[in-house]
Amino acid sequence: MDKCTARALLSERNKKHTRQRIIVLDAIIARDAPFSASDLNEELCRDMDPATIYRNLEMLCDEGIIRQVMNENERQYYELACKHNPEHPHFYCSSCGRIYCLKNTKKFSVKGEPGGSFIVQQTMLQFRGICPRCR
Amino acid sequence: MDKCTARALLSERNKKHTRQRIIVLDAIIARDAPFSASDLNEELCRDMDPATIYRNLEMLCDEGIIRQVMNENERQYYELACKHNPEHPHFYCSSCGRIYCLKNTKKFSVKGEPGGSFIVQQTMLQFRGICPRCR
DNA sequence: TTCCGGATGCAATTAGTTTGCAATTGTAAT
DNA sequence: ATTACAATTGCAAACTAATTGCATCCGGAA
Repeated sequence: MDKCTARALLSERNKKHTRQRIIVLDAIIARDAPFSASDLNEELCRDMDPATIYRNLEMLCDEGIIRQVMNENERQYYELACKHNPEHPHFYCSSCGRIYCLKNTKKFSVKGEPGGSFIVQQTMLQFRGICPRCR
Repeated sequence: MDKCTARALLSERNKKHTRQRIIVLDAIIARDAPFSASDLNEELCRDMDPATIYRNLEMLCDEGIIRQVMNENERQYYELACKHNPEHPHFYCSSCGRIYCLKNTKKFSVKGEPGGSFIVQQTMLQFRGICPRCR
């Protein structure tokens, strides 16, 4: 149950350990909910240039250290994609904008069920991959 | 199996039948795959101002005439949300960018299965609605 | 035909992101 | 340590898709 560290994640991919990268990754590891580029930008703009944040975010995605989880509010949201955080469904509240990770779906109820916690208005199932024409 | 018409969809919501709206809705009804705002803009920019297209797209979404189906490529994709087009999963090809509607999932196979047509690399299940704190 | 509120076009603006480039920095080889 | 080089960064400029304000226009009810 060892936690992933910024340095370990970078070493595994042979990526340079720059001051900025460690800060970005530490900030991501510390979060417990999906975040957008501008969330991160807001948090870290005193420590580095926006361009550095965006460039590192792209690199982390390309390397599979983070993954894109959903897009709401015209923002792309990301989360850490390490072995301790397998893929799972998400819930976006269209009232407050909070995003919830549904890691244990047994405890979530759906619309209409008595005692249901989340009111589900829209369900989206989608896939990414390679289509027959491109294979 | 009567097809939805632009005029009928607008009348049901007591929305004015302007020349621009009819053009926008006809273009949407004619499409057989999800489209983005810029797809529509590209197609219709000779007929009306971009602002009009974006404003109508927002209205159509608010009225439930179209729905947001996925976001890829930094673009929000929409589709007609009438009674002849119930919600269904989608497939995004990360190679060519095509979006497929999976209306009959029986005929789609998954990764690793012999004869499978689509290679699924990522599966995303997400919900929109109201969370417990906002109820 | 008149009238009114909603819809449109135009032009300007915004905000979030991206790019080019010179300076800096991490890392491996010397 | 020192050197060397490619990767990374900061800065400033540019980009671009989308949005806004406002004056004008138009659909539809009376």
